Amino acid sequence: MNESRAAAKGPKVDDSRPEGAVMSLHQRIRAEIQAQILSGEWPPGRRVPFEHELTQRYKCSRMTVSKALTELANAGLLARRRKAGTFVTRPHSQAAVLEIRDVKAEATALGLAHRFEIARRRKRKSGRADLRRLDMKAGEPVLDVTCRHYAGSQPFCLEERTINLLAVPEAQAEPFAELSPGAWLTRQVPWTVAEHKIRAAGADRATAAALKIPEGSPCLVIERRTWRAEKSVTYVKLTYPAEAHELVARFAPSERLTRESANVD
Amino acid sequence: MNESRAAAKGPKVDDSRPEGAVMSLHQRIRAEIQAQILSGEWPPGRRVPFEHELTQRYKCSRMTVSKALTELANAGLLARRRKAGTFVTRPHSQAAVLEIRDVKAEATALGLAHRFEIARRRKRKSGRADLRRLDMKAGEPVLDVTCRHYAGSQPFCLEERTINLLAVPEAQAEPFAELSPGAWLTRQVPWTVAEHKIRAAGADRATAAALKIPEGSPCLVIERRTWRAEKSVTYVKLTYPAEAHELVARFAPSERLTRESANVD
DNA sequence: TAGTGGTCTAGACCACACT
DNA sequence: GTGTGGTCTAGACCACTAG
Repeated sequence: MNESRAAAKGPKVDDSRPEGAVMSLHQRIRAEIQAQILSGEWPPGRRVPFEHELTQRYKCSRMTVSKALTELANAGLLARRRKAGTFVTRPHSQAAVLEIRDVKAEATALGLAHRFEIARRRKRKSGRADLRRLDMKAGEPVLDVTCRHYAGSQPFCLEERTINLLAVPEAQAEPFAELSPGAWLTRQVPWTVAEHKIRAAGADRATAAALKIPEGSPCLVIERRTWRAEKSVTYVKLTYPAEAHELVARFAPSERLTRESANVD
Repeated sequence: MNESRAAAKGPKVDDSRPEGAVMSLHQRIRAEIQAQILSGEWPPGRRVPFEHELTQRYKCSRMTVSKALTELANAGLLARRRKAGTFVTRPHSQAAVLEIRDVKAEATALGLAHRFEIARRRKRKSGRADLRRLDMKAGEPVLDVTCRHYAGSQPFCLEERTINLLAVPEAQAEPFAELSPGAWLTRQVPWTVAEHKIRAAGADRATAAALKIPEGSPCLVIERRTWRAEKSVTYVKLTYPAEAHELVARFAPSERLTRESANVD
């Protein structure tokens, strides 16, 4: 059933990749097994062939099939148990990859010009509320920055941010003239770990005034806490009027897709 | 460099590894390089040591360091270029892993009893609107199901679903008595690919009535389109009153996190 | 052209879990 | 015990590309 290497596209790999090119053998093995699982021909719980069987089928070494199976196991489609074998897993929940972009990138993606203005900026000592949002002790220096983003002529997003000045002391002197606080921080402190909370909420009075919308009108609220190397960096609340914004997330059982573009119509 | 992390509440980089315990060599290499990047000691653009240098440093074969570097490249932290070397990437956007759970799991996670009722159920032929939501031709059979979920005594979520009966003909006879449509479909059609859109919206009249909330009050709306092997399976719109629900997404530069739990606290 | 990463081999030893 | 996956080696050839 399997002529060796380069030939045979295999069962329609729905890779959504321009996969006309040659595929390495471990990629092909992975794609074929993945296709069996996604199409339902190999249901959850089914044992997939042993490594030594796959080495015979594909006429390759064990390292090669092992690489393919390990990748699928890391992606969550397979579970591997010594002595028992390798099995198709039973999906428990949908894990989707959510691309959270810069506010400026979001606005320009809509074809609208982006600008922002710093509405408020204040250095202070951390208090009660910061203990939850940032992992700080009381009395440590933080910087509050409120920034209003426009897409075209309309307010697009309200960014309310607190920066841990112990983690990012350079922020104290930064005017945020060229770059918005979010973009500046991304440049200043790349590769952070973050937690996002996404919810809907009615605009309170201050938010409604800032975004020029009626009080109580629905908004999408994203709260983000960011750490770098165990140290909390910043907390931010982004508030978008309901019409202004939409998040798109995709699920596919492959880490490869993690970094793909996520554009939708 | 690789010391165990202190217990803290943030998500942090959860490698889900007993760190003091034995770690395989490629895992250790990966963890150490990742730590250099996350701590900022190796900034974006910096070249990491060549494979042959790492083999000397760790006194191992090239395959072992290659495995570690390849994993980090798949995770998006490194970019590898032949002849040039391997470099720390510049993060462009925050990619977060969003765990989309069953409505029942969400309700019980809040400590509330879950029940649901089928409010409406109708078989019909696909029309205009379905062409966007499901990849169907006009006139093909679909099943509309509206389901109201309760958490405790309060309406928790309104599930408005359209099922492609060509993809899932069994749905036609299914009463959805034991399992809600979403849970039933997950069991019936595991391992699908999905796209989610998340937004805030004011409740329209019908939604407001179904959820027993005032018209226009803010709601979190999740729209999901699901495919299996190129074939569209179902479209669903989930509407949650703003107070009822919150999504949590986490980012960390490791595919390992894809399957971690994401608790709503 | 030379040096990098990408892939692959044909072994090997080990830990573990099933019987 | 015994067979599975987990890891690692010490080579090898190739493709690509920066200089």
